[in-house]
Amino acid sequence: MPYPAGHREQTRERIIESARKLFNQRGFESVSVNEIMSEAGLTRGGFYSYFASKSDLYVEALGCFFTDPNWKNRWEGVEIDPSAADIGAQIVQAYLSQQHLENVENSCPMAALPSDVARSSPPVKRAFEKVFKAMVNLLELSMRKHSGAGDGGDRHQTAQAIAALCVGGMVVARSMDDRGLADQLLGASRGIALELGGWSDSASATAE
Amino acid sequence: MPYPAGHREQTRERIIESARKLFNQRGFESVSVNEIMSEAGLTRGGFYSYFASKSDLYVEALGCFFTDPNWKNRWEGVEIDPSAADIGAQIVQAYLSQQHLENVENSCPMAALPSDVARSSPPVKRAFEKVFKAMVNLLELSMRKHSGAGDGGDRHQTAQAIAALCVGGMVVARSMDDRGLADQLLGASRGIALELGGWSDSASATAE
DNA sequence: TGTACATCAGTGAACGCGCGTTCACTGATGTAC
DNA sequence: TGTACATCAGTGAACGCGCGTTCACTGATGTAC
Repeated sequence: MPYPAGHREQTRERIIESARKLFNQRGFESVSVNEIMSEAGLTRGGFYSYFASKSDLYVEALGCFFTDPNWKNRWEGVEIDPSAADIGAQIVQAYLSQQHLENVENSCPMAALPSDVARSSPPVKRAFEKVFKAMVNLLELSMRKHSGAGDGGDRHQTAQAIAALCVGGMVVARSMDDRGLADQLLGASRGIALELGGWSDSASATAE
Repeated sequence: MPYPAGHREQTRERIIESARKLFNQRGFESVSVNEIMSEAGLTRGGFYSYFASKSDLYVEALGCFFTDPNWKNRWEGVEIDPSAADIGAQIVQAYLSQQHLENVENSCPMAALPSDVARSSPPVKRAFEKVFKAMVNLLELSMRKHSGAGDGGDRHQTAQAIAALCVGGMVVARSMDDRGLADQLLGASRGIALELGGWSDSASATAE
């Protein structure tokens, strides 16, 4: 073994990490294999010993807070405790925060890449779906512990709508030129999302 | 005047129309000037006598139902009457319909291109913003006529959240591989959006 | 401990290709007489 | 009405460029003795 054990795995992770950041910022098409490898401290040629194609890498770069345990510390200035009872409220506030609006590099891919994913292959869509399901799941779990939420089998549907509102609010806010309007939209979406989840009381205390 | 009056304007419109469809389906980067011109029945070279650059065309291709009067008939199978009292409910149902999910070509650009727009220049973002504002405005007007909606100055914010939920629900649904899950999400978003606008009663009657 | 070696992670030149854009041109048109 | 002409909408070859991908290679590494 000419190289230390785990060396290859580490390099592979470095390439994925580099791709994730670049894709989040500029999308799939605009980022070249050359850039991804440079950002990872490598040269273009080595890429194809790690991935069969640029598209194959895309699937791997779609990890997020909701599916990847290493993500906990990546939303800077945002503390999320997965075991807390009001995890739902915390997610909504972090997702629709100004930090998340600005921090595109470490953004949730659902907010940074949805239209790219909608045009991609089934494996890419499946990766996206997995992240969305995980988000809905966390929200729903948190709703069970609150009384304000829907009281029947529609709780799951409400959790889906809250997640869609989070993604939609951030995606639209990022597509605006007027920052004031973007912030206003984030606030409005946050308020309604917290209301829908039954987290409105705790919300006013922790609101930024 | 070697050509009939209005000839040039018509050709220009044809190019924009062709670009709109292609951008909606494959995004800004993946569509070439050559394709846009071919779709419009022209050849590549003529493009630059109509637009200064490919980017300049992008701004013009972002029209939608909410800003362009010619859009009324473009959501096939969907009848929207802008003067009806429940226009808000109609918009929500049309926006989050299966027709809109499938009809990417004639989609609202907010649902088809948001991540592309988020990476674009200020003029493009301003065009997006204009469409969003127009949607929010229509929703808010309709809310005024209903009692279920918020009763204070938060009506505007609720309208913003409803619009964000519409865009988010559609964007996420289109990024999924499982069509059943996508439809479920559309239904959930539609239900919550109608509830938020105070249109729930009329909704059950017109639901698909 | 020191040297020779096999391994294989990473290099970088090269490939064909399609892109956005330019520009000298062609040829269909309405107008003048 | 019929012909010559000026206009300009549209053509298509050509430009430099960067892309995804391939491949013969280099050279740093841990191992064997």
